[in-house]
Amino acid sequence: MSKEEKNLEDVSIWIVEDNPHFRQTMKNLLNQSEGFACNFAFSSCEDSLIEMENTAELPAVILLDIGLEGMSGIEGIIKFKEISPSTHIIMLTIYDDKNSVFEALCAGASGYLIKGSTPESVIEAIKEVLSGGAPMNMHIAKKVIEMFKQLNTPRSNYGLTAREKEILNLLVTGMNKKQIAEKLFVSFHTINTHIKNIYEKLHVNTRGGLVAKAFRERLI
Amino acid sequence: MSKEEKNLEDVSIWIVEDNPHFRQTMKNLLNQSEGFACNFAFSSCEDSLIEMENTAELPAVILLDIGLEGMSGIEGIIKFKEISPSTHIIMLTIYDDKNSVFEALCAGASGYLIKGSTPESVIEAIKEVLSGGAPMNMHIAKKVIEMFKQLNTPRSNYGLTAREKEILNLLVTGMNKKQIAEKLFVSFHTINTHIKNIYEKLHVNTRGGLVAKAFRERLI
DNA sequence: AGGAATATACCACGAACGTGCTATGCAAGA
DNA sequence: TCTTGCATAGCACGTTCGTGGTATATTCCT
Repeated sequence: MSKEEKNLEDVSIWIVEDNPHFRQTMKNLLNQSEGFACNFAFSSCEDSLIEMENTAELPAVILLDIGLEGMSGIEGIIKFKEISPSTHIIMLTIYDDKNSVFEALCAGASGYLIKGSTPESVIEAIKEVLSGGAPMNMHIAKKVIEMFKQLNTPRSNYGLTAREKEILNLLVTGMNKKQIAEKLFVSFHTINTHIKNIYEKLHVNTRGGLVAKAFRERLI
Repeated sequence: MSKEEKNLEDVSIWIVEDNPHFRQTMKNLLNQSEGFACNFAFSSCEDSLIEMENTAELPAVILLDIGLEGMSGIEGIIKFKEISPSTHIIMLTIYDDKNSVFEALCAGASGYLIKGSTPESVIEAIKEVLSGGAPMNMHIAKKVIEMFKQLNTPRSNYGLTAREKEILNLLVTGMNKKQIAEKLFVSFHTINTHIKNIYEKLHVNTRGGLVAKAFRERLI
């Protein structure tokens, strides 16, 4: 098969990228690679979503710029996934931005490529997602892990005692003071006092504020 | 420098692994690699923690089996990090276990190696963590990403309307009904009705239960 | 034109909450 | 020995909550 003779078995790849030069370069690269076909290259999420809603040929992979005008890449991921959940999305970015990585992955991106990657590594990344992997360089992997840790470790405990933590954990189950008192075999007044002290230590004065703070700062 | 002449500038690496054969193989591999020194190889976390508490020469890297008898690798990570926060920990496992990966990374592991990796890839992984990266093969990276998604996408929103979501978001800041009414320029009674409806949709009947559910199921 | 969904608004009342106090017993540490 | 911290317990009182109703206006869909 010559490089110019694309067929239906080729893996369909779309590009969404606002830089015309980079977009064209990518498109050429893909179309010159055996087994891949890029028939659509858009400059915005909006355009590509319109096409997506009106075509029967959904792409297997979308290379998606993260820093687009209008609808951002992050928002785009969610929309694309709504229409075609099985499409793999690989984010493209010039910035090595922690928060963007995090949000993109949470939103459903399969992986991540820094712009300026070699043509070979772009092709390799696409093959990776198609085989169930996730293209990430080791430094991005490191950041992902850091975010994991951040997600699970701040636990500043505000000097709560063991008993107070225990009661806090019962509060977040939705129990009221009387129920907690019965569960712990102590007086209602005791629980009242403990909760009073917890409120003071966490500087809150409503049940909602307390529970929210407990979750946000991972006290539970 | 010959392979047998280790010096103080070598990167100190410990091994914690209960399989004697694998432990010795690893130790030999490291000591034969230029720039690395493995002076300690333990069969349990307990043993290595005792050594760690009594030595001035903390390891730069620990290769830690995840499936140990006694204290598990996951628990071990936490203990090691308490004593020596700057030590990098690379988990070793025969199983490609999603939950273990998750827990290990949350606990502070820098990376992950499947047992049976080639000697070269072990050395490379160590170099990666030392240079600030995170060794993960692409399939594990994929799983990490899946967990990210899982963390952020349950979104069964219980049929909450936009207005109800807005009020829910104010509730989790700790505001009470009156304050929310003032903030949204509507009557107290209106907010009362909305909250009543939210309670019904989420099947809760206390403020604490509501806020907890909102956090747990990421409605906010 | 009719119906469903949504946002708005009001009332009433018992239950629960938040907060100000005081006070005792016990264990650990200075 | 004396202090400090913690868990326990109680009381009072005004505030807020949760829940049972009813009702109107608007918007959207068929």
